[in-house]
Amino acid sequence: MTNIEKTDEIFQHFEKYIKLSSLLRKELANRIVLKSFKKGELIHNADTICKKSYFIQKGLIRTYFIKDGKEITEYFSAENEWVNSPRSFIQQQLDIYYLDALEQSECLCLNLQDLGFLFDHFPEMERYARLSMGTVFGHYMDRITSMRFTTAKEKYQHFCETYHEIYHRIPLGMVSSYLGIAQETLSRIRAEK
Amino acid sequence: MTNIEKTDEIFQHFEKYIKLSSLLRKELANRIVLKSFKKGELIHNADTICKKSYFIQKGLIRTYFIKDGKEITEYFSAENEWVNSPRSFIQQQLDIYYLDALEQSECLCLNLQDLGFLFDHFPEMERYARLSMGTVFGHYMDRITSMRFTTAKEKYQHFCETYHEIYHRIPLGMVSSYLGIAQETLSRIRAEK
DNA sequence: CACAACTTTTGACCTACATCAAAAAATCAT
DNA sequence: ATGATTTTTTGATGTAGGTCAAAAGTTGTG
Repeated sequence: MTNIEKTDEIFQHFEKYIKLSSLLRKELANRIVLKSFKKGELIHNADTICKKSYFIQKGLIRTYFIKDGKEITEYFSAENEWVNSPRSFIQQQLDIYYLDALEQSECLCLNLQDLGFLFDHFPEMERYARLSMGTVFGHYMDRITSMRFTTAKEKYQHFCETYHEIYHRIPLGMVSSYLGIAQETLSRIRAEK
Repeated sequence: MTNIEKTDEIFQHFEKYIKLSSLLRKELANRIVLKSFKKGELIHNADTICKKSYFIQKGLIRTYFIKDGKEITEYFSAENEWVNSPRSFIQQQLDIYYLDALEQSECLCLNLQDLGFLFDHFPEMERYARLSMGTVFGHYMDRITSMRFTTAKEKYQHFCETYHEIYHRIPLGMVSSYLGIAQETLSRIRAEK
C-alpha cells in the first residue's frame, strides 16, 4: 500500500504553518505508521516515558491523570490534532498523563527517533513545531481565563463552543472532570435547557 | 560599550536548550537592545500588534487584560524569562494583553524582524524556541490543574511556591486576579497564619 | 509633614456549587 | 432478552468563598 492516500490530512495540517518540500513529504511518509486503537484502549501509560506522537485521523482520544483514585481529564483531542504526553515526550521524563481512545481511532504515529531525524535535517520542521505550539498556547490561555472567571454554566457553554464537533461524543463524567465541576452540577446545568 | 557583559544571562538561558555558536552569539549580541522601564510603565499596549520580545535581566513584568473595566493579571514574569504578548507576537494579530513593569526593569529587547532573521539563518534558534515553549507548556498544564481542584488557600500556596522568588514583591490585588479569587478572600487567607 | 490616593483588612451576609445518597436510565455481556 | 454494571439524574443539605461596605493601613507628593 502506498502512503499517499493516508497522509493527506497530515500534510494539509503541516502546510498551515510551513511549505512541505517533496523531499520532506517523502521522508515523513516513510516514517509515519498507521495505528488503530479500539474504543477504551490505553494508548500511553504514565508509568512509561512517552516515545510516540499521534496525529489523529479519525477518532477521539482523552488525556487524563489519576487523582485520589479518580480519572481526571486533562483534555480531549480529535481529528487533525497531535496528541502525546507533552512533557514526557519533549523532555523524555516520566509524567502523570495517560492517553486512551474514547472511540475506535486511527492515528498516524511518529516516534521520537524519526521525529528527531526530521528536526535535525529539516529546519522547517522545527519551525512547524514552534508555530503550531503557539496555536495551542493560545487555547491554553483562553482556557485558564475561562477557568478563573466563569460560572459552571459558562464553563460548560465555553466547552461546547471550543469542542463543538465532539462534545456530544464524550461521557458526562469526563466532561465534568475536564471542567473541574461536579458531575451532578453539570447534569443539572444540562437539564435546564 | 561592548555587548559582552550585558548578554551573559541570556546566553546562559539559551544554552539550557541549545549550543550557541560564536557566530550566533555575535548575531544575537548585535541585535539585542537594552531597554529600561520605570515602575508602572506600559511596555505593550493591547491596541497594537506586538513587535518586540523582552528578556528580563532585572525587574518584574505583569501581563494583564481588562475585563469589566478591571485589570486581570494573566501572569507575572521575572528575571531570566522572556515576555511578550504571545499570540500577538507569534501570529502578528491583535490580542487582549497589556504588559507593564511592576518594578524598575531592565530588558534585552529583540524585535520581530531580527528574530525572524535569526530563525531563518540559525535552525538552532527554532529548536530553542520549540524546546523552551515546551517548558512553559508544562507550567500551564500545572496551572490549569491547580485552578480546577484546589481551594483558595491551596491556590495561594501553589502560587507562593511557583513564584517564591517574587510573590512578596507583588500587590495583593494583582495576585488575587491572577488566582481568580476575591481580594478579600486572599487577605483572609494570608491573615490566618 | 499633611493631605490625597491607593491598598489591605475586617465584618456581615448570601449564593453557587460541592457532597452525600439514592433512584432512574442507559449500556453491556451472556 | 435479562440481569449486571455503569452512567446520569434528582433531592436534600452544607460550606467555601463571593459581594458589598466601611475602617485601617500604606505610599506618594507638593
